[in-house]
Amino acid sequence: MNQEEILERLDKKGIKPTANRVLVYRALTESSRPQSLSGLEDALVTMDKSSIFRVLTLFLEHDVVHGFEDGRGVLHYELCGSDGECNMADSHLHFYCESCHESYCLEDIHLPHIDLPQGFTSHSVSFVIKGECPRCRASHR
Amino acid sequence: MNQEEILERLDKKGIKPTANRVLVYRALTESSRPQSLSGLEDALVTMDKSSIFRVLTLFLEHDVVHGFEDGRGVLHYELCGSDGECNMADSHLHFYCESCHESYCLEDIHLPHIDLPQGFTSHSVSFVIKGECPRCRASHR
DNA sequence: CTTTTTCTTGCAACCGGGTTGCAATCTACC
DNA sequence: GGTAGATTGCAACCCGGTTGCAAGAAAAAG
Repeated sequence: MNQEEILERLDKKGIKPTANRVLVYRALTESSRPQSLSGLEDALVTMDKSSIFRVLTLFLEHDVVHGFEDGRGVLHYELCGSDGECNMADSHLHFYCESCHESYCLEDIHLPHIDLPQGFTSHSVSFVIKGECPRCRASHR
Repeated sequence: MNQEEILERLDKKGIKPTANRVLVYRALTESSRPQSLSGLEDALVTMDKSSIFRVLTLFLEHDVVHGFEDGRGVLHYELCGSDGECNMADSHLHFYCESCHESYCLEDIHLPHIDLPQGFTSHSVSFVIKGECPRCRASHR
C-alpha cells in the first residue's frame, strides 16, 4: 500500500493524516500479522510509546483498526479491511502462538453465534486459541 | 463446604493444607462467581498479595482451580469441580460484566469445537463474552 | 505574513496486575 | 529441643498501558 492509498484511507475514516499516523498505519500494513503495542515500538523507533498508543487509540475509535487480546492480556491491533462502516459482527477467530508471541488472523473461521442466558447483554466477544504456530512447530522439531 | 471437606479435597489433589491455603480455598467456595487476585485480596485482608498469588499458582498447577482471562487481561480463578483428573476439554464459556467487573460461569454453554488450519496446535482456548450482567442491567434501568 | 488558537507530540511519571528475592517464621522430623 | 525444608510477608520490581504537562507544529484568524 503506497502513501497515496494510506492518506486516502485515513481521510475516508475522518482522520487527519499526520506523519506519525501514517507511520503507524504503514507499519501495520507491512506486517502480515496483527501487532501489539510493544511490537510497534520495536518497528517505530522514532516514535515514543505514548504517541504510538495515542495513534492506536484514535484508530480504534475510528474503526481503522480492531483490537483483540491475545489471551495474556496484551492487546493486538489489526487493520480493518473495510472502507466504510465496519461490521464487527462477522468477525473472525484469532490464534496466539505462545512460543513466538505472534498472533494470527484465522479469517476463514468466524465466531460462532452464542445464545446468552436471559438477562445477559453482549458488547463484545473475546475468542482466541492459544498454542503453537506452524513456523515454531517446524523450527524446533 | 466445611473444613473437613476442604482438607480432604486439598489432600486428594496432593497439596499440604496450610492455614493460608485453606483460607484461599474457602474464599473461593464462598463466592458464587470466579474471583480475581484483587478480589481475593479484598476478601482475605490477613494475607499478603504475594501469598495469595503463590497459593493460586500452586492451585493452578494441581488443578484445584482453573484460570481464565476476563478479556482485559485480568485472570479469574474458579474452583475445579472434579475430584480426580480434570478434563479441560469439556470446559464452559465465561461472561465478564464490564460494569461490575464480575465474571460468570455459563456452565450450560460449552466451548465450540474448532478445526484449526494445518500446522496449528492448540494448547488452550480463551473464550469470554463481555457485556452487562442481569444484575447491573436491572440496577441502572 | 504575523498572531492566536488548536492539535499533536515526547517526556516523565504513574497505575495496576502480576512476579520475585530475601529474610523471618513455621513445620516436620530426628 | 535442634535442625532442614517449606511457607510466608515485605519490599521491590516488571511490563503493558495510560496520563499530565509543557514544547513544538499546524491551522485559523487577523
